[in-house]
Amino acid sequence: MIRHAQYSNDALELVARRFAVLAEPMRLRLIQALFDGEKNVSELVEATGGTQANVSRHLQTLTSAHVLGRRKAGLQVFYHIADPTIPKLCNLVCGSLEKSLSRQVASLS
Amino acid sequence: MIRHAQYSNDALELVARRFAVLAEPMRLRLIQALFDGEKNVSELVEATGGTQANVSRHLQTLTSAHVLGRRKAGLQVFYHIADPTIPKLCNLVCGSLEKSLSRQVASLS
DNA sequence: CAAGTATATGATTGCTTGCGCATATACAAC
DNA sequence: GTTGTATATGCGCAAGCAATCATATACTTG
Repeated sequence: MIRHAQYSNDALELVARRFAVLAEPMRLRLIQALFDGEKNVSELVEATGGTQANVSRHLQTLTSAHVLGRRKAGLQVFYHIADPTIPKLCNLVCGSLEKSLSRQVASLS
Repeated sequence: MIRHAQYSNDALELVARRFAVLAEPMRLRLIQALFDGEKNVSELVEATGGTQANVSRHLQTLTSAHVLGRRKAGLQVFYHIADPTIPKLCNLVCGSLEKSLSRQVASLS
């Protein structure tokens, strides 16, 4: 598209909140741990090295933002990545950062 | 790729900071105002409706994150989008939000 | 029912950050 | 030099949020 869409303040607020959800290392660790399939909370606690309470809180944040989905099975709750754009977003940012960093390294010589 | 890359804590910290830069409505307004080409600070103040001081601060944040670039011309400073992945990121998020919202609307009936 | 396990949540604390005001810097014109 | 304009920045305040501790809820087993 040539002409870019203009978003309202409310829309930009939503976009900002979306980015804010992804702006915490612990939440990115959780997302990363779920790249290869669903895990329950205990597995995520072990994979990320966080406390159970903290992991649970971040999972709630991610779930209410529709980034993750929940599945209860008895005592356990399994989480999975519900939004397919999440991996794409992470890859875009990682690629951009790698480029930026390699430029900085190259500029040292 | 089948196997996903595992990022270190430091790398995830960088990714998180990247997302955090995009997690403010005013900064998104500035980025949006620059979609169709560079503008100086005064033009950005008018386009976003913010104060000069606040706009200047956010421009500094965006510039030091290498999201925007600066060009001085006499008294004025012109800013432009320096990272080509930024529009892609915004489009991805906006598309995802539109889908999510339309599902919520549909679930009301 | 009681006991045990998995997960969620209330309350508190400390840190970060966006905003507004005033002022400082940088540059141009005269 | 002085004055005026464009942009940046130091400071203080208030709001938001992540981390921790303790406790609560939900479910299973016996």
